[in-house]
Amino acid sequence: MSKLLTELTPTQTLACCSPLREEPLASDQAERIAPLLKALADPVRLRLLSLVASHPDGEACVCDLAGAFDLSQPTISHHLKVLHQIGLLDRSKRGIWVYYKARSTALADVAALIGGSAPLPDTQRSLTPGGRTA
Amino acid sequence: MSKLLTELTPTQTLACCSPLREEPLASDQAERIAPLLKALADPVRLRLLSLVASHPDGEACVCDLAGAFDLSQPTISHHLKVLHQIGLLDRSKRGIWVYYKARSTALADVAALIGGSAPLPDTQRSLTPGGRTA
DNA sequence: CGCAGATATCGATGTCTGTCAATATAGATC
DNA sequence: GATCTATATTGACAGACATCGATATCTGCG
Repeated sequence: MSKLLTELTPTQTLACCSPLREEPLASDQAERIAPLLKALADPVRLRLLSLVASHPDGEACVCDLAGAFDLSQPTISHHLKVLHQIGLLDRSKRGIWVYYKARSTALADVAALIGGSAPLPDTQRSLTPGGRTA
Repeated sequence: MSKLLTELTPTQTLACCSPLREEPLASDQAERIAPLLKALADPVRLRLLSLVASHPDGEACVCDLAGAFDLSQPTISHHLKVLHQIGLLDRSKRGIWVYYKARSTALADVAALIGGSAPLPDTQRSLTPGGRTA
């Protein structure tokens, strides 16, 4: 997990980009955003995300998710990891169970980038990577 | 709107789906939408789409696009084909040149699916994982 | 401690995808 | 028709990815 702090994560990059149709996307921005869309671009992960996000509190236990698929448990675990690592799902362990929670900010930012409706006001946008300036 | 799912293209499927966090995405819907996101989930295609969409009239000639990349002409042609076939770009040939035009409805539908139209719920707006209150 | 259940990691495998060089097609011009 | 330019298609190949079975890790319980 040794990542340079000076680099923006995919979700952080999103927050600072203009919508696709407003101005040409810079090369490095595209490189950072594409993995986020790639994480979304799988039918299983789309359903997982939707299942989690449409749960009460936007949160669901893995044990509730796995049953909805005809896939092995490691495969579900793998997909959840992908969504978590890219910043689309938060993970919290309580007792035996693991709960994933949809990060609606990230989803809203993706939508804003693609559709350009810009639902987030500027004050809500955090550009500071990891170490912040108080 | 009440066509059979088996007859819908990816972009048509989009138009009839609830946002991800409203209700669980059906399996067949996910299977149809994923390819669309997959088409978007490439840095080169993101930039191509952005370049086209941000052009005047949302339209651009291939000859204007290719120069922006350090890639071979067949590769650019391939990516444009992917975007066209999935329904994100319209194609028209005029004389020697080929123009691609962004289909903004398709992009808007993708955005609606991902972000939904509802406002962001409550507290979950901070991008920084660490600090916060308490 | 030892067991059982929930979830994650590992290693292997078959499939998909981005890229290129070579070539083909189409339109314009001579 | 010959030729030049713009774009598309083909075939090949390396790397990425989804999936699985086996196994490891973690946690609560008796």
